[in-house]
Amino acid sequence: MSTVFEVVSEPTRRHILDLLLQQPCSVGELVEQLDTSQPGTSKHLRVLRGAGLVRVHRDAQRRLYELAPEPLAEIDAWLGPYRMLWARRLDALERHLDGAS
Amino acid sequence: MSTVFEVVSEPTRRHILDLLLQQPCSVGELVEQLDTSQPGTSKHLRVLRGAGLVRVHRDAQRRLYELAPEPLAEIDAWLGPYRMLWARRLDALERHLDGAS
DNA sequence: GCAATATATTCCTTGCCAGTTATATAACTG
DNA sequence: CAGTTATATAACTGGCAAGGAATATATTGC
Repeated sequence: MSTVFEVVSEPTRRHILDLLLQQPCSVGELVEQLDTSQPGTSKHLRVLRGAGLVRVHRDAQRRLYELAPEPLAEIDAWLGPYRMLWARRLDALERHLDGAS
Repeated sequence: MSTVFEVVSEPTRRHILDLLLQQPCSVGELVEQLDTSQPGTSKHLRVLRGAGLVRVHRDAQRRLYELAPEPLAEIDAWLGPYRMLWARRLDALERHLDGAS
């Protein structure tokens, strides 16, 4: 679970990130939308924090989690070479134009 | 292990895909470069095939595996909204130009 | 059909991860 | 300070996935 790939392979964790995409949230707000228990949510948040994907700060008793998307760049970088390939396949036209570029 | 996210979260499987990025390979050729056993490699290939990430065809006793990158588009699509965010953070200049775009 | 090569599959074991329950910690309210 | 709310942590459990060893399947060439 040390790599960002493993961290985001978990559906609930992706869901958490998707929610934080809208706005920072407290743990309670996340639990409401996630149908996971509060401890379960806290543990996922811990993993996300360990990967640098979220950042926390206190707000009274609550803790507000906000998105820190930078580590996702590693996935994006890995995808790079493949992205060209599937684009080439999906766009049949490009094959015809291949010599003209 | 049903989602493409889970499938590519495994480092050896990503390595296999990276190798197939260069050219189609037989199982034996992959085993040489992977420091994994032959059965282990075959099992990873099975998972990759299940996810539609590789395609096989026979060549005598060998089986040639080739890349089928299309399912990776799902990951790319999920990354979409985040990509904008980290680009915005990494490029401080854009903040200044934000009003001018 | 037989030996050899290449690959897949099965069985077994081990370790890890997610979920649950219960409890601890911390901060605010009165 | 006592009670309440919010979150984290610990201990336990179940399941699943990866790895290894042995074996099965399939194809080739003789």
